[in-house]
Amino acid sequence: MEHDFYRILKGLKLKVTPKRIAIMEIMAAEKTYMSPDELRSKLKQRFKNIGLPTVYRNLEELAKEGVIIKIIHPDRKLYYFYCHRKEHHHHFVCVSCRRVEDITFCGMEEIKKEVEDGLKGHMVSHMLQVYGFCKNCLIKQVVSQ
Amino acid sequence: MEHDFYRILKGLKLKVTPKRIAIMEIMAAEKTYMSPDELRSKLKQRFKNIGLPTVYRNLEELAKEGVIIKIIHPDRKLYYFYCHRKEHHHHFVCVSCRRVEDITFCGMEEIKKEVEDGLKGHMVSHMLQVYGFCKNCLIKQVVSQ
DNA sequence: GTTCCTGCAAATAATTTGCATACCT
DNA sequence: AGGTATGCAAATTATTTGCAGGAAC
Repeated sequence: MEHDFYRILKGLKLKVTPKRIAIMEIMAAEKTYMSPDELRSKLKQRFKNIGLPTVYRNLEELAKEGVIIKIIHPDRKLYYFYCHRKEHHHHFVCVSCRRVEDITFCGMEEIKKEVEDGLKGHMVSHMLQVYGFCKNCLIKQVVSQ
Repeated sequence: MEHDFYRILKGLKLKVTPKRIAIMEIMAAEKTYMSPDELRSKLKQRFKNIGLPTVYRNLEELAKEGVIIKIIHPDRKLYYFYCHRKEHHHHFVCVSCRRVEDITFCGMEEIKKEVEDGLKGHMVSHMLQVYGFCKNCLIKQVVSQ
């Protein structure tokens, strides 16, 4: 497992430091997206002095390389999520616990057609995020009533 | 036209001030989304002293009432856009000139099915934005080559 | 040895807030 | 009159940057 992260970093020509490995470990184990500050809290359990800039810089680096993704959140703060699935897909985000799950369907062919045939433009990319309550939070809601 | 804005503000129980009318006029005439600061620049042509907080407060108020929409942009700054179409739809945003055009197709029924049947969750909302080059910017690209 | 990484302190910049005054109704 | 809107100055806060020392290669 750790060996994987080692190889990923090598492949990206990034130096293999204990903090980078830890960041990838924590991110990969997490099912919810995280803010840099939350990640730092978790890292502090292993490294007493870890600076917030280090966390920001590493997350950004990993996101640039496509190892993790940057979440666009309505509160306009930075959040990141380690994405195991490599094929094109989208995310369902639980508005209660922030758990992220994959959505495989993507109706973008139709939309691309609308843009290129209808608007005579050229579609380059798209961003889709779906919000709601995950299975667990639905159960909790029912139980607490 | 100005009468429309007057009635909209009345309907929202907001006071009708010259600046509010001007903000709505400028927003409605604009085909591209705008930052509070850009809007202020335009407003300065009519009002020599107009504070940025006023612009922020008014845009937020109008967005809360659904008169304009807040754009979620990857740069995490605030942008707003006056939306003429009231039915559910999405936006195609030109990455070159920021012109916004409507997209009517929305494959969300399928995604809702995937969330509710597959993930056993409950879908509440979704956010879709499509990026690319609009017709005009495509032409400019060809011409300038 | 050289280059990249990290921590600290300080800078940045968009957005928000407090408050006194001015304006709508 | 009474409440809301506005301008100004100041506060807030997430994020970024500079730089000196430390770690990886």
